[in-house]
Amino acid sequence: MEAVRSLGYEPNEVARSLRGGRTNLIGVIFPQIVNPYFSRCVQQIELETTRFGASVILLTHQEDPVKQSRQLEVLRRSQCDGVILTAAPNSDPVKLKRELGTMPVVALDRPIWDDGDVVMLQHRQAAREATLHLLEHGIKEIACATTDPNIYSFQERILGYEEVMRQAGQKSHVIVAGDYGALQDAVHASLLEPPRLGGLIALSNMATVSAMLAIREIHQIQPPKVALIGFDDVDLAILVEPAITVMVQPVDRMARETVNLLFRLIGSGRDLPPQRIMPEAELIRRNSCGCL
Amino acid sequence: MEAVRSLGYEPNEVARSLRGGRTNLIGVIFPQIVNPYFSRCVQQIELETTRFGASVILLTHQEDPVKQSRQLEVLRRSQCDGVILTAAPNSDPVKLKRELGTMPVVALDRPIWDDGDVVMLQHRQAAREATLHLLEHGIKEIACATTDPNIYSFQERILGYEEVMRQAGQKSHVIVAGDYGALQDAVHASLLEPPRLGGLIALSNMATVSAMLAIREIHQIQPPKVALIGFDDVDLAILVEPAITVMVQPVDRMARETVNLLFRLIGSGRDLPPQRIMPEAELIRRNSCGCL
DNA sequence: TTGTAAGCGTTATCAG
DNA sequence: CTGATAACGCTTACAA
Repeated sequence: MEAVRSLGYEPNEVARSLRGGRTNLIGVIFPQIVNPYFSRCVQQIELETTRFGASVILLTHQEDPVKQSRQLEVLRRSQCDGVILTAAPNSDPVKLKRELGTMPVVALDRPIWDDGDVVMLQHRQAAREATLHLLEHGIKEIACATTDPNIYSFQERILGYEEVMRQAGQKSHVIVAGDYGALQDAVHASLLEPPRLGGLIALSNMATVSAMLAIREIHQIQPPKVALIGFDDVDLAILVEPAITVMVQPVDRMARETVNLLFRLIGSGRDLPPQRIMPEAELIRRNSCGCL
Repeated sequence: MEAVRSLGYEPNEVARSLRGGRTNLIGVIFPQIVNPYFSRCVQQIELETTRFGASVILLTHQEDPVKQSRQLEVLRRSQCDGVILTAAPNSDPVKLKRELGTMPVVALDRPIWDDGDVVMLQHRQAAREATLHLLEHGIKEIACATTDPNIYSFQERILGYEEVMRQAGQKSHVIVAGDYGALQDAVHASLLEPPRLGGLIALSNMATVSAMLAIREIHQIQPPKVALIGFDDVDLAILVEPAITVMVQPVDRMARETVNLLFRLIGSGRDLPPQRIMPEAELIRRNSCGCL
């Protein structure tokens, strides 16, 4: 130990990994990280991973399954100990399973295959709750807005919304558009068409911003307010006027649980029964729904 | 090659790294990533790194130099090919140089030592420009607000602000508070004390939010408006009323240049003359400064 | 207790 | 041009 100190020796983790068959690296594949929902996930994953003496290799697939495939190959070849994956839409579960090889995986926010380990919100229930809340405000004509309807979480939320609307004997109206700006325009258009919408549920933080902007534009033409409930709290929710009512996910807790679950799999030879950790969203009542 | 395909052989990167002395891993150490400025940086770094066939190990030190030291140790032992570092405040340059060992490094947003490679905004000039802009609006009593004054970029911005104020024969007033909420309170208090402030420069995106909130509170008591210029554009800047005038950095370009510079160092045995890439900020004129 | 040897999967080198 | 061999730095197992 004295020699270690005096010579400044440091173990070579690469050689250790080759010999020991363990790299202490986990791969984290996300759609992107600029979205505050994802960056918070990544932040918590990084903090929690450190507690296991491991490091994070961060990759983003930009919702592209082809890129995702290449990235899984990188992780396989790097002998990653495990993977946290928020899969791209239209991923083939069978192909994914093959591409993961022997690496244990935990899905986050979106499931990968039916009986896999996953940590995600009760998306459908969250949308149900949001829709119900607007109905309870006496609003009947409610639309929901989302960017990419190929994404599991949004699909589920749409289903939850439609379900409640059906039960209430109301017609559903799903507004879909590829990106940020297009969604704003689409919402704008819907607000001008009959039936005159009284409420809007934005199914993601991106959609919430678009919806906010569209409502604001319209508001200068048609004074009667449109109630809004957003998804995924963002800083701006309390900054805008009116403050936005949102369904929030316990993001930090979910991210940490994901890491813990993954390391349990890594430790225990992966013969554990699959876990599905599905917390509920919380409705944060602010002004935009008409509560305050 | 036929055997490769039929047996499903895949090269083991760990063995390759051990043999070849190159891991195709770069370490990225940031203060955090929840801040949209940093998450955008990380996103671009990830995308650009892929183009060099390498991957990113992401670490965050939370502005703690002790954590940063541990993380550099991790990177050294992992035989990382290079490091991108936004150093924690109060980092000892000599110690840092030692801790980097043989790994080439490029500093981002904050320099590490005097003659090192660095990509960062012309912080001081940006603050000068913001201050000058408010003065040109005829505003004389201008304060600036920041969270952590130990951080290089904020220090520089304060200096730029003070410089212009001095030249204009005005007294400087720097509002400092540890965090988000405390800063909001501090700004709030300053707005109520004499001299009656006419303008405020928030030196970061966090500070911008705090300042916005404080101004809004005050505005209900003291109608005369306070002009605001923020730093680092955020989505919310256009969403709030009034839309916030900001100094924006060419974040994406800076992040990409950082990666390119690093791989030039990695490729060329590190005998290149140190580069300092220092772009200027751009003033985006919106409502909050009184322009529109 | 201390020391030696084998092997992890590559790649570069050197003989055949 | 093909094929065997050594070395990268570590850990583990076994021998002295």
